[in-house]
Amino acid sequence: MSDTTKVPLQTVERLSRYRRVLADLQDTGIESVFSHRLADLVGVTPAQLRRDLSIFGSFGNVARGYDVATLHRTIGRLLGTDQVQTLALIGMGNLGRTLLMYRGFEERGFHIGPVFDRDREKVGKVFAGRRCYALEELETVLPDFSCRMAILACGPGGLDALTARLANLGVAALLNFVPQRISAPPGVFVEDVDLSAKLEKLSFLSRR
Amino acid sequence: MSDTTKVPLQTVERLSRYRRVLADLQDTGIESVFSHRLADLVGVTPAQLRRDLSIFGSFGNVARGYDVATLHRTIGRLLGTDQVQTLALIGMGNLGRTLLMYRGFEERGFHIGPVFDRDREKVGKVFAGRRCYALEELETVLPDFSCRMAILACGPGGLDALTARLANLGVAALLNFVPQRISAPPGVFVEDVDLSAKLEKLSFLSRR
DNA sequence: CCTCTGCTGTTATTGCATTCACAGCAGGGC
DNA sequence: GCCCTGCTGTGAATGCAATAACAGCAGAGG
Repeated sequence: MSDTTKVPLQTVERLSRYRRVLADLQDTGIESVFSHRLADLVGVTPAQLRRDLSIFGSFGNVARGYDVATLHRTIGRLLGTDQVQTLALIGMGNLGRTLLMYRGFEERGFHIGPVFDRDREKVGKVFAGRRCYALEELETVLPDFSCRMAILACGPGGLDALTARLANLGVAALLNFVPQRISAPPGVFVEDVDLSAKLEKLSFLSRR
Repeated sequence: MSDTTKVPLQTVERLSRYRRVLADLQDTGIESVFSHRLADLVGVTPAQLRRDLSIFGSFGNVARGYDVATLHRTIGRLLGTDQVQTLALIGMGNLGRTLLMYRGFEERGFHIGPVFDRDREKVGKVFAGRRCYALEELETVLPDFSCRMAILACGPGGLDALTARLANLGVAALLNFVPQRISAPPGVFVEDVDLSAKLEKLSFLSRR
């Protein structure tokens, strides 16, 4: 069953893909699906799909396969996206503003609450209906939103101090766009997004 | 040595990180570095760093460690970023325009050449100095730029047909922002960027 | 009621990536 | 010249994830 930290990391990543496909199936009115079909739509092997799910329990039925609605809801609960989560966004540059306008987050249960910037010029301005706070206000503003996660879309200056302050305020997960290694405080999870690195990987692979 | 497909995928991803740290070291005037120090800066174990490099050859010196400039240049050659590569960008929405303005790509040797959009309203407009072409012009415009890679920042409609056309024009690698499985033509490499999935992963991990 | 089908959940096996451990050696100290 | 230090490169061992294989069973068909 869903015992503690015994879940493979890559299984977690695949859960998102399962959930997305299940949502599509649900929209098209399909009520149940076999592992073969679902795995095919997601792009994994049936064995892997069944193995991934079996880590958390037995959801399938020999005769009908998996109930689409139930499995969709179950994975949502596992991921913690069954209720809306509020994120803090640090950095209102091009990237930050684009993320703020991205509708995909809301669709998946992620709501961007308070936004911050270091630049005095941006503080006080309104972006997509949100007033931009100064970084100094972090301690006074953030508790009102009870954010468990934050997006880092700011410059590289003083990153370690910033992450330490966020950790102190109860932020346990960071989506990091800054191309720099973060020394995360214990208990804080970091996911890096490095587009240049992805391009370099593609460059390497496509060159042989 | 740099034999064919015997390179672990995750080693390729780490090469980018090595290169970035080496660039920083070079900027600060450091000429040589030991595996311990370099690994520490990158955030991996010394053994892993040495193992990764040993796949491609012997670059270190027992007494001085690794020559920063040489190793930086060497990794650049391995990744294929020692010369500028031109990318095509499909989709001029919020995301596409942000990517176009992102300076990090140019710094790493990636130049965005032609940009396209399906929307008639965007065609002909100029974004960051580039005139936006219609998707129908792909076959006539793309050959002038000889792009080996493309960025997909468009909507999900007709993706498979689009990738097939790109493959026909010699595009061998795709950076895909569309949250949908791509059935890549043989020989075409795809890297997916799925921010919602990353958030869901963080949600799962931080909820434990 | 019995057999036959084919799907799930799970165990066994394989493969891959990381870590460990050390041979071998270049240079420094004396 | 000779020993000593501590680093690199790499074979061996370990750990983790993907694949293969199968036990068990719910339902269909007769």
